[in-house]
Amino acid sequence: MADTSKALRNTKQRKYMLELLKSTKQHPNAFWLYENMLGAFPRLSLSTVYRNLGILESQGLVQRLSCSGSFDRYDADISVHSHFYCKECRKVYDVDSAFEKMAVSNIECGGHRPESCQITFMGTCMQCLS
Amino acid sequence: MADTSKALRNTKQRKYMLELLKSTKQHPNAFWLYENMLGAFPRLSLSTVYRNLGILESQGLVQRLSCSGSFDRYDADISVHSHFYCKECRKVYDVDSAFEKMAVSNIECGGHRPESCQITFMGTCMQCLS
DNA sequence: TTAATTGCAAACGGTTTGCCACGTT
DNA sequence: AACGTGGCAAACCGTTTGCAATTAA
Repeated sequence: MADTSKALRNTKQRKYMLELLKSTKQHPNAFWLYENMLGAFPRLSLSTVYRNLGILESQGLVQRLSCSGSFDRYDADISVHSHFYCKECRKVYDVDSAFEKMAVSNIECGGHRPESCQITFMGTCMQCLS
Repeated sequence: MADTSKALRNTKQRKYMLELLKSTKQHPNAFWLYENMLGAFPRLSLSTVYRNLGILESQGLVQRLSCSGSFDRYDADISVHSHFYCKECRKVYDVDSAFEKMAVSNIECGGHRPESCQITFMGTCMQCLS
């Protein structure tokens, strides 16, 4: 998707986006980013957000989480960790269990060569339980 | 999505779909199912496929796999197992590692209540390696 | 200067929905 | 007969793309 032969420029928009992503513990989607950048960039367009998300992802600065059925979410925390998806409120939480380390270091993958691993728990979150 | 108060009927189309899903080791998307049912149901429409996938999913007979960026895939193997997603050929493979059993039985999930768990490895598959 | 990037608008593609006829129970 | 379901077409919505103007290097 991103052409690595290009000399990337450090755009205000892209810089701002990455900071925004790093500053939140949420796992925003493209539209959330768009809305939260409008203050700083009143003429911002959604396509810019999408294009920059693609660039950041291909640079490995951002992780794309595909949440079943709906829109993708993005996470600037690129450390190895799992996610918990609440089917009630649709929020995504970080989960730090012991499995993902084992899973990622696992090379017993039926002969395939894994590069990364996403562990997603699904259920009801703490907040929705009460 | 599916109304559980309804008395579901056993339609030819739905029965056939489930058999088709069970008969393949692939992880088909809606369109694959559509194409492979056209022989038996020449007037079949895509929306029927989608509606029945929703019903089967809510009955727990089928698992929905969300593959980043593109379309969803479905799996009639509802046993606990992981998936390997090849970024080259975009195929999805079943992987039977030891982790998922541990992961699903894990209740140390930051206070949330997990009901299921999807482990997805991403990388290059055996076939594309050679 | 020049090539990457932006904003805009239109296209795209997978999925959902409204409607009415059909077929299972 | 009653009502869940199918087919059809249009709507939906998140995402991508073409293009001319802008801007970082």
